[in-house]
Order: sequence, then C-alpha cells, then structure tokens
Amino acid sequence: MKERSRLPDHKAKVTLSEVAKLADVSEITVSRIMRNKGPISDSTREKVMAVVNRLGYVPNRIAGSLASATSNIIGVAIPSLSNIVFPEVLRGIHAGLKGTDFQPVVGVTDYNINTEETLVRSLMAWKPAAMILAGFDHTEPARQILLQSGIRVAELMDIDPEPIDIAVGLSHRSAGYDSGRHLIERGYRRFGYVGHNWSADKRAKVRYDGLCQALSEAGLSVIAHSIVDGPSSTLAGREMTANLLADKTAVDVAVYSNDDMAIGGVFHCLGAGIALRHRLAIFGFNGLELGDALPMTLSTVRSNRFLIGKIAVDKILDNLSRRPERCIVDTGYEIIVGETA
Amino acid sequence: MKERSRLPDHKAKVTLSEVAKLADVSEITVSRIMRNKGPISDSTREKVMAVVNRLGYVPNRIAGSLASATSNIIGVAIPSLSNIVFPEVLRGIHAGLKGTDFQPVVGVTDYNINTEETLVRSLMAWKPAAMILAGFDHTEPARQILLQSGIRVAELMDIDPEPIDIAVGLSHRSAGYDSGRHLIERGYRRFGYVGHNWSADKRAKVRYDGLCQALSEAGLSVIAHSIVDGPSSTLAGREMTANLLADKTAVDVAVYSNDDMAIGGVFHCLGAGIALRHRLAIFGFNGLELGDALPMTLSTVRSNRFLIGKIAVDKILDNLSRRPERCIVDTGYEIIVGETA
DNA sequence: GAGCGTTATGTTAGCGCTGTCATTGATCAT
DNA sequence: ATGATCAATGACAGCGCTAACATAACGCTC
Repeated sequence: MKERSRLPDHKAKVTLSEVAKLADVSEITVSRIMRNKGPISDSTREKVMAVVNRLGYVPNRIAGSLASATSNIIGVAIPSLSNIVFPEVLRGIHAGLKGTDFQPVVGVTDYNINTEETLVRSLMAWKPAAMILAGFDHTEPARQILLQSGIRVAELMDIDPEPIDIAVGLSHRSAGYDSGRHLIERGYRRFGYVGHNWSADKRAKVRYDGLCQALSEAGLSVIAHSIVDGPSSTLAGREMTANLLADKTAVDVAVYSNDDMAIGGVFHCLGAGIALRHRLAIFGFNGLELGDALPMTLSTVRSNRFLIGKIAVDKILDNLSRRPERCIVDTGYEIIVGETA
Repeated sequence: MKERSRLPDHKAKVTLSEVAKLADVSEITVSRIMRNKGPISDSTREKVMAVVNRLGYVPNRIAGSLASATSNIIGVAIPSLSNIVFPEVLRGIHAGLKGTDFQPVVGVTDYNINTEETLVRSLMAWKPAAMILAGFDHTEPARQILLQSGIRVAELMDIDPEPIDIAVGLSHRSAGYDSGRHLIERGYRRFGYVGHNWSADKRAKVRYDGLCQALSEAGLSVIAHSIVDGPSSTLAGREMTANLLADKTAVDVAVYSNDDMAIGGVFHCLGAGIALRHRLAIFGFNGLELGDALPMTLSTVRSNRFLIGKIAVDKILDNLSRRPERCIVDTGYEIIVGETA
C-alpha cells in the first residue's frame, strides 16, 4: 500500500529519488550523473543509466532550477512574427544558443509597450538567465524591472539610443543618411518617399530623418510622400507606389521604408510597364533574400538581422553576469547596389 | 547581522515571505493575492499590493510550478524559422495563447528527428502543460516520451498519418490530387514539376504523389522534373525554372513544391519575357501573402498556417488533460485561382 | 605504514512557493 | 441562544532537486 500523494499522480511520475533507490545509490549521485558533474565511476554511471533508461526518467528542471537558483531560460520579446525581420533575428538567437542548453522563451509584444511590460513581468517570473528585447522603447516599470534584475539585458536592432546593458544593431539614422548620399551620388535629385506607419516602427522614422539630413545638406528634400496608414506589406508598397506616381510631382527615385514596401513598388512598376531605374528608381531597406531573386535585383541596405540575434547571444554568453559598463555592438549595414536604383 | 545565504545574493531578491513579513500577513495570503485565488478582503489586498509594488516583487514561477506541480509552459518544436510557414504557425499559436497565461517555449529542430528528440527531452524537463510539434516524423524514444507524458500533444501541418493525440492540418495528398484535377480541368496536359529536396520535407513528396495520382487517373503524367538539391527558396525556384525550360521536353504548366519556388518561377518568366500562363503556367502551394502582390497573382493552394497554430492551441486549451480518443482537425485548403495558371 | 592528495560517494538543509487542512469571527435562520 | 454557513486568514508539510560540506576509499610517497 502506497501512502497517498497530495497530488493526483497522473502517470506515477519518475523522480530522482526513485531512480536512486532502484540503483542503490544516493540521490546526489544520480543528480551528478544526469548533469555530468563531479567524478563518477564508470560502473556506477552504467548502473544508474540503466535504471534511468528503464524508467524513462526525465529530470525535472523546475525543481533543479529552484534548487540551484539558476535557470537555463533566455527571455525574448519581439514585436511581431509577421514581419520577416524578427523571425530572422530569432534564427540568429537560436543559432547562437545552439550547443548550449539555454532555451529561449519567446513572447510577442504586438508593437505595444504595455503588452511588452506584461510580457517582461511574465518572462522575469521564470528567473531567466538573460533577456533579449527588440527595440528600446519600454514602459518605465519594465525598464526598472530589467535594470534591477541584475541579469544581462540585450536590446536589439538599434544602437542610437542609450541601452540598459547591451545594444546590438545598427545606426538607422546613419543608414538613412548614407542611403541619401549614395542616391545623390548616383545622380538622383527628385526624391519621393513611400512608407508605413511610423508610430509602431520608430526606426523607420529615424532612417527617414537621416535621409532628409543628407538631402538637406545637398540642398535637396523629399518632394513627394505616400504613406500607408498601417503596417508595411508588399501589397501596401504596390498601392502606395501607384499613389506616388499618380501625384503630379514627378520623382525620379523613391526611397521606401523597407524592402517589403520596396518590393511592392517593383511589382507595381513591373505590372504597369514602368521602366525601373530609368523612369523610377527604387531603394529599400533590409536586404531581404527575396530582393535578390527579383527579375531586377533590389537596391537596398543590408541590415544583418541574423547577425544581430547571433551577436546578442554571443555577448550574453560571453559573460552571464551584468557588467557595470554598457556594451554597444554595431553590426553595421551595407549598401547593396542592385538594378533598381 | 544577517545570516549568510548559501547563494551569492546578487540583488537581495525579493521573496514572498519578505512581502508577507512587511505586510504583516502570512505567506499564503500574499500567494493568494498574487494569483487572484480565494477570498481576500479589499483592505488586505491593498495593504499587500502596496508592499508588492514598493519592493517590485515578481513571483517566482519556478517555485510556484514546483509546488503546484503545474507549469504554464507549452513546448513547441518546429523544423525551421527560415521557412516563413513556421513563423506563421507560431503566430497562430501566440494568437491562441493570448489572454491565457501560458507561455510557449519554442525550439527548432532543423528538420532533424534526432535534434527533435533532444529538444523534446529538454522541453519535457520543464513539465510543460502541453506539447506542439510540427510534423509526425519522430524518433521512437521521442514518441514514447510524448505518448507516456500524459499531457496533450498536438502534431501539426498534416492529417494523413496517425497522430499521438491531436492532429491539426490538411491532407497534403488530397491537396496535391486536387491541384492536379484543377489544372487538368483548366486544360493543361503537359505537366512539369519544380521542387526541392524531399528528404527534409516529406509533405512536399506527398503532395507530389497526390498530383501524380490525379494525372495518372487522367492518363497523364509529369513529363519533366527539375529538382534542386537543397531547401526551397525563391532563387532556387528561378534557377530550376530556367532549368526546366531549357529541357527539350516542352511543358505547358509547372507545378511547384511550394510558393517560394513558384514565385521564383514567376520571377524567371517575368525577367526572361516568358508569357505567364500562355507559354508557361505556374502553380504553387501555400498561398503566401506575397503571391497576391505579384504583378500577376499567383495560382496556388491556401494552406491556412495561422489557423493550424490557432486551432491546435484551442484544442489543447479545450481540455488540458489527454483524452483517450485521438482528435484530428482538418483545417482544409482552398485552391486560389490566380493569374499564373 | 603514517601522512597526504585524489577520487568517489553520502548527509543535510534548504530553494520559494502552494495544497491541504485547520481556525477564527461574522452572519443568519430557527 | 445555537448550531450552521460562510468569508477571511493561517500553520504546516512538502514539490524534486542541488550547493555545501562531510566522509570513505583508494593509491601514492618517503
């Protein structure tokens, strides 16, 4: 007769102590074997592993984390999964974590800093080993929680604002500026801008500001705008391009808020028989793989999203405990000279 | 003088008992307040919450989960983040989980069932409330672990094989078959196939088999193949299309392993001045948003990835404990009549 | 063969929380 | 009054594991 457990034992879960009993060793020995820690004789290891395999024992990391006060979780908060950019950052994070036994726990903020705050609280409740956030825009409570957590916090995509701890990304201001310089050098003078809603995507705004600065320094300005009230998408890019060209102001180049929009522009021109570059040049941002597969390769700026995720993880693993000094990594960008501008 | 903790107290972490002490109530009362459980007077709640906010107390879910033997984690294993299809499934999962306090923990298998087994073990170690896997191809140990876990297990994307517990997806065989029927009805007779490596993507193979069956029933067959040795991509689709057309066997329609490849085909034709549909019809699979934004909308099959993730979560939340009978949900598919076929 | 470093194992005491089972006053019908 | 019910709170014993500190058992050296 077994004594009653206080919990309904679904499947008579296998615990460390059960393994220990059957293998006739102490619990800590089993624990050490499971974690490859400390000296264990081959005979003991084999004896224990036999029992482990027979029972199908899976260590309970919840108990382990509680006991050791360390978890192998890395909290990740990204604004969206719809925008291909963030899955690519996630890929970098996964790649960086590969081979370690850290496990990313991903939440989505929907570009809302209050949602982000809730998410941060709920991720912090798992006592993660580190946190990764896309963006620098947080509620004050969220910032406080992160600041006081003592764990490493990486903020991605950007390096212009002041980070909590680690920043990995590129200067969007500078990317916008250089795009402008580049296009001016290539002879374009009449600039149009095709964009999406800046309120959710502050970085697009910063790139725009950089662009304007470059133009202004050359005595130019953006003479026509077509901005969709909503998130970026290829379809929106198509429509906004049609919009821009319908305007009486003739432009010779359109700078887009990102590649999704720019690719929509390419599609519009392709569909409407507008000569790309000669009649309208198109310039994007991100350097999506798709831009390279287009009938005319897209002129754009590569933003190294994968690398951003990867380096963030590298920096975190580099030193799991928070350093006093902040750390900023510039992953740079690269102007891709394609066939559309 | 404080007694030494056995752990280096980074930031003098705030615990339940500390809050309880300062609020002058018992620990369990604080616990109940944090979880909105049991009757609590307003005065006590206010008193405690004041302390909670002052100290910035964040409950430790690791301890909570251990004590209650329940976690709010949902383990998710997907093959890849590069293929846009899986982020979309993830979106559905996140959408379904929104408003609950379940937290998805996502791992990537790289289309490798051994990696998946490792991942399953490491996810199971967190005693998740449920598991979601993309695909039905598992190692025997992984299957055993999942089977015996007693938790709900959802296998996504497909409904042809026998699931462990829940299956959500569509019949790829039938989708392939119907694509074939549809194209035959539209008058195409000389079928080509442009695909990618089947060993990682079994479902593409099953669709192909379905297609062949439809053709065979009509006395037809696929008369030319162009298959890239690697994963699907738009660029590969372009190249393989060029390849197919270089072949002396003239085809009037090309069926693609998926939309990524098909869009590459569209780009090739657009670039090479090949009349879409008249000279070569193109038919994809997935119904990516991008297909709708192309200069000529892509003819394809919508596979409802978002819905698959969403419904999987709904089914799981419907009843968190494993039912004796298996459950199969057909999310269906829909032939999209575009301009390319 | 006493002394010493190693290697292999065990004992003890929690980690921070929650389930279970009291306990205490109020409220209420009889 | 008088038990019966209920709302509000608390005491206590773990959940399954691991850090820290023993302890034992084995060579070694000189």
